[in-house]
Amino acid sequence: MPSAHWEQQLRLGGYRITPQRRLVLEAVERLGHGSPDEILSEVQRTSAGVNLSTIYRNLEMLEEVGLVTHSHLGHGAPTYHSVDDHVHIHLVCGICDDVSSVDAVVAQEFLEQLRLTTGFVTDITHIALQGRCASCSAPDSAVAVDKKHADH
Amino acid sequence: MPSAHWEQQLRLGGYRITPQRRLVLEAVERLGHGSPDEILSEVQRTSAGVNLSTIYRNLEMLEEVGLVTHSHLGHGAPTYHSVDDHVHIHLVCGICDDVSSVDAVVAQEFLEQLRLTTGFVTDITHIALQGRCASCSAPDSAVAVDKKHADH
DNA sequence: GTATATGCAAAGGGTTTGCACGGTT
DNA sequence: AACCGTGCAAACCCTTTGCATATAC
Repeated sequence: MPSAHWEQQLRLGGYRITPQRRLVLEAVERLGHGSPDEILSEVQRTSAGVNLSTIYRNLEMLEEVGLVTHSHLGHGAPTYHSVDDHVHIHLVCGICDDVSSVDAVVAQEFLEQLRLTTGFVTDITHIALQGRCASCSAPDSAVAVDKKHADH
Repeated sequence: MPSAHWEQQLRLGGYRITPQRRLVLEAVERLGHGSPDEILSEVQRTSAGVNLSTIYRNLEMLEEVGLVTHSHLGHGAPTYHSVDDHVHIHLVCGICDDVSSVDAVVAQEFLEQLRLTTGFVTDITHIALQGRCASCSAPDSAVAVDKKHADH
């Protein structure tokens, strides 16, 4: 069930309340993280007729009214999450493709410093760092290779 | 002219020396930052016959042997740069689309802290932060709107 | 009733791949 | 001479768009 006042937020933005919009919002909240495609699948579990383009249009709209955000986790599709989640930054492992989250406060001091020196105001909800997760940076982790395709 | 030992680095990786590879490397170094497409244009200024797929294949290869890196600056195409550039992180303005760079040392302490608490080893060369640049976060900057398309 | 949302299908970027030819070793 | 790299064209994934129909208001 979407956060309490979602309908109001849509109306304030001049948008209508539709079943699809409710479904997209629910899917995002249920998934935690999800690409447009994954969100479609989630939505279709209960409503098979919904179209991918509707997902895209509504994610864009929901982001505009402030109910979801997205960040780019690397090559592929972006990831959407609902705004009432704890604000977090993404850690994307380049070896095993794992994505983990850490509370954004760990970056706060750094970003404040950055703002003072450069004037750049970072959108903390968009941060994704590439690197190697704990298991994959361990001296010789067999896990690393297994989790992904062994080639490459 | 590519960094001194590039030919060696290719050979060590089991790759051959070709004119195209030299051209791609030169283009990346000349451009500083560039998407595959921009790199193609740069290459074609001197060699019109080179194909986009060759650019992709060679960027991937050059990255594998450690001569270039790339980072994702948002929605579109990734950006490549040569590794002997100063290591820097990208600041991408979501309003005016400007991309600026700051020396990566500003993030070092933060990333070290992150490593200690989570075990995640960040690839510092891949960092791109989304946000608002100095001019666009100024109270009411007219610049911001002008630099981009006014719609949206 | 009117304007907005939706579904569908086609088009659009960016990237990858299969294949025959040409170049490097 | 053998194999790798290239150009070309087709295929692919993700996203956007045009249009007629359906729906919220």
